Amino acid sequence: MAVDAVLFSIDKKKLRVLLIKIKQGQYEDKWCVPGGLILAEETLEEAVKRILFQKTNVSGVYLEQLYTFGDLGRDSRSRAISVAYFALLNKPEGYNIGTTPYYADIEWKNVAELPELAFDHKKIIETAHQRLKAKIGYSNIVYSLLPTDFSLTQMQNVYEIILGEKLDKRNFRKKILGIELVEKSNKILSGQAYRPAQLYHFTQRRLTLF
Amino acid sequence: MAVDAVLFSIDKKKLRVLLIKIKQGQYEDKWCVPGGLILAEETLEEAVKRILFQKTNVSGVYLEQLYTFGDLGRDSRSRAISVAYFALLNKPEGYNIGTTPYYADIEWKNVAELPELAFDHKKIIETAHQRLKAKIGYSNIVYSLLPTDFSLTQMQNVYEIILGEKLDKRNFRKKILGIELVEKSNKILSGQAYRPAQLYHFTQRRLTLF
DNA sequence: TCAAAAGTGTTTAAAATACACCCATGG
DNA sequence: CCATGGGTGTATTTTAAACACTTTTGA
Repeated sequence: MAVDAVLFSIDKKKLRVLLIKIKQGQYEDKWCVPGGLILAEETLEEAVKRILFQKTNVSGVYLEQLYTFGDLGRDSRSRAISVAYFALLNKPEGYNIGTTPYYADIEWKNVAELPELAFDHKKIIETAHQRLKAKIGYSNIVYSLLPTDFSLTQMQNVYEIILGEKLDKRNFRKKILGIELVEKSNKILSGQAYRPAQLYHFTQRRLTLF
Repeated sequence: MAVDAVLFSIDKKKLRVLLIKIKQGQYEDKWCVPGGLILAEETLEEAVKRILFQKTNVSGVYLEQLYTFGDLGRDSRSRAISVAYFALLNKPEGYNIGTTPYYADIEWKNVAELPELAFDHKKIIETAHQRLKAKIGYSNIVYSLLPTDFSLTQMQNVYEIILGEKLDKRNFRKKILGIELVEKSNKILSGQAYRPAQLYHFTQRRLTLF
């Protein structure tokens, strides 16, 4: 009985997922999402948090249960039932995860160009991406992919990257401001070679549906 | 590692859930949804189907994974992680489930007036009801709660019972017929003391989103 | 002065909502 | 002929979609 965590972030204009390269055994050199066995005295969510922290040194992410995968043969070594979670992180530009000796490698991979994955992890990542796509349409979930203060253009970029399509700037702003999901910060993003942007922040920094 | 099945049906104008009364032990005389342990060589869905059939003699229902419950102490006898499914059945009027010697009782209970439930099964049933409420809004899932041929009034009743509110007849029909979810059968429901209804059937009798 | 992103409104189409009366049948 | 549920249309409001130019800044 295991948990797996699909940790997404956005970097260099792409949706990224944190993957680990398996060091040895039958799945050697294949990639997978971080996962591990559930201990007797921890909840599912505690297990995911512990494993994410132990394996990737990441904590404080948005977490949501995704789906439980229990097909026979998903891990050819033994019967494995896994509760998959998806997680979101506002990864600072250029922030990298330290490698651990237990894995051959650990990297943020572009979700649109996944390497060869072990187990059914391709399916798990796709399911997570689908859920994310759907959920940005009726919740403020993107707060967890943005810094506290952000411009509406940055926010629109997050939407466009997740959805994989361009959105109309005026309609996007009308919608977002109409929902009263965000409010103006008193900060302004300057220092670029063009007009400074008004910054906003979420009125709620926890999952809220609309 | 277990599965639980929240089996809904509609009878006597109420949303019903199939519950089992526990015969002995700490939870004696409390009610719960049918559930049981997953065998080593079966998938989650196979486990649910087997358990539903063994415990309630029901088969051929709509099945969908709901959520995995794994909190500590949800079963005070031991650590229990359970993958909950929700299931839908078109229960013929007056159709009853035979009792089994393993349980004190088995009954279709009104979801709005649940008896005292063991474990976290109240929460599981509420989660399932929520999912059902949401899903009738963007899928043809109600096909599994209706006979092959049905009148639009019958269908509207199913919606109203699940949502717990009255809907406007003209708007309901406009919407349903506009989606092209159903088509006219060549049957007509007569034999009642009023105008016979045109019957319809679903164009797809499998889950379809819109 | 130019390059680059910020910012802003109106028109049109589509979808959702509100609302009330006549119809067909069996008893 | 009456009680019962079956069946139908229009007007209004709300929401979504399409669409282009001016502004501000740093270099």
